[in-house]
Amino acid sequence: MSRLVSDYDTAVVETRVRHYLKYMKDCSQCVVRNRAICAGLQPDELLVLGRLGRKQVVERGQTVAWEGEESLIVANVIAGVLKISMSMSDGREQIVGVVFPSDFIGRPFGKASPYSITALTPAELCIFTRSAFDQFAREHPELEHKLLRRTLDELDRAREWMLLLGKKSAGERIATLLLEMSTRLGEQGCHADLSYLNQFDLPLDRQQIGDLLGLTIETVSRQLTKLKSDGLIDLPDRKHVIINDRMRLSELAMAA
Amino acid sequence: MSRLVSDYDTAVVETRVRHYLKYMKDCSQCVVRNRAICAGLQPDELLVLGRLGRKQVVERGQTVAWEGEESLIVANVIAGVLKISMSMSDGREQIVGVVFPSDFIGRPFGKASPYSITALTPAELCIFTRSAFDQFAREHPELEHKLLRRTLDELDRAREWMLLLGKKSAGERIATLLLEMSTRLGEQGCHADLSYLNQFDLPLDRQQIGDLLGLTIETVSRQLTKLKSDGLIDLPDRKHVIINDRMRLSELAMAA
DNA sequence: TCGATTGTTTGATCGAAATCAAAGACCCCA
DNA sequence: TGGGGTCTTTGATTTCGATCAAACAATCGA
Repeated sequence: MSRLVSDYDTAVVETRVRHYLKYMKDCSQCVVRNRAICAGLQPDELLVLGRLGRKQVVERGQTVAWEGEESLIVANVIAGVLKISMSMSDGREQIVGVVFPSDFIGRPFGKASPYSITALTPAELCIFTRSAFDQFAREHPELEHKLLRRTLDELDRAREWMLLLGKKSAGERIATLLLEMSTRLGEQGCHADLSYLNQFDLPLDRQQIGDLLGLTIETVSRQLTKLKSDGLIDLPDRKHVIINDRMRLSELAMAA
Repeated sequence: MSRLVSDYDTAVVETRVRHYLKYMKDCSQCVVRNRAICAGLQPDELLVLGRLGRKQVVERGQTVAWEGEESLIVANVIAGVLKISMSMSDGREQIVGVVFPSDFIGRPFGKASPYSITALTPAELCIFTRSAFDQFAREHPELEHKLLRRTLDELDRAREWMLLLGKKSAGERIATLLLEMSTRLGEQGCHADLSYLNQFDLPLDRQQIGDLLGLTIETVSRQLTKLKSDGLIDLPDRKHVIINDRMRLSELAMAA
């Protein structure tokens, strides 16, 4: 459907409306419009991409991709936080990534998904079938370039986390996590609003923090309690974190 | 220099020859020609890329990129094995990747290199300045597509390793490493030659194995000795590994 | 508002891998 | 061919985080 079609052609308008309902709402209204990989596409390209995707709300705990299954969909995260996880046959699970609004999820280009993707909070996605997205991406180098940059960043983050998992102590891991969450969540708000930086809600429960840091739930709890009693942070309730001494927390995290 | 320039223009030919000596040898002769990201480029594109790069031999232990420094070069690995590593201010080091011939190294697109790259064996690289490569890549979507696929694969591998570092026991880690090395090194030889699969030389010493697996040198040694005395492998000398029972080794590695 | 369920904290004990220590094997080359 | 250096193995001991266990706090539906 092209923008050149006259707006007063009733049949066409009705078809378009049905499309908008069934498929995507107007991409130009999208809250992650300027940060997601679709940023920078031409209006006509955006319209084509918009018709390939559809918005979907997923509830907390819902899984949108299964480890080992064929990778059928990819998506942009519009709202909410999701985890990327891998597990072993005996049930041990490792969280290998946490994704936020404007991030891209899924495994494009043909392979089975090597991981599961599950919503940690209620979330809203802009979903594409993998085959349709793959094709659109190959035809739009600018989009592939954005995806490449994102993937390179994600790889850097994964490697930073390998350093944490391979070499850091429990205390260092917790400190690193709190700082990482603070900045990742802080990138979400507008630039003027820095309140998230020192105060935020963890989208993960203690078990999930353990699965992300390679620790048990008890060790996570003990280390958080220690940071609290040392005055570096406050924990008004289960999820809420207040960073009192970012300086000392950074020293604890100790990455070079 | 264009292919349209006549070959009998002596001055031009001489210039070109000097280029070939100073810069790259003929890409069409390259041993990783069909596996590296330059595969699939048109002959004229390859000529341009070839003029941007130059071959360089690096000796064992030589570092070609420094963590935290501006990322000045990228390269294709022609021969040899290199490690990608990150470290903390107190000297703790984690190896976050191992690269083999035909792999791409370096951090394209503007950021500082978040890691160091060091040769584990004598190696041969096909080096580009980052700025020249970045520009060439942006002008050649097919190259960026290849790089994207590689980066996605590398991300999958990094996440697989996060599972190892976060959840696996020392024995499982060693078993996983041996199988991984066997397959990665096996991909190097021609497809008919599967001898590498069950018999190969580790390009890492015990300390480096420890830095890759998040273990100490002593634990690595003890676990290797155990696998040997259990008959799953043989260790004729420090570097050489023979896998006797791939089946049981896979069961030990335990990934789902 | 209660009671059940789920998630978290705290305490006691255990164990796998780290650390400390020293002997042994291999390698280079003088 | 032997001696000094490096790397690896083996042994003794310690430690950090895991495991086991139980109390406690928060959440939610009836």
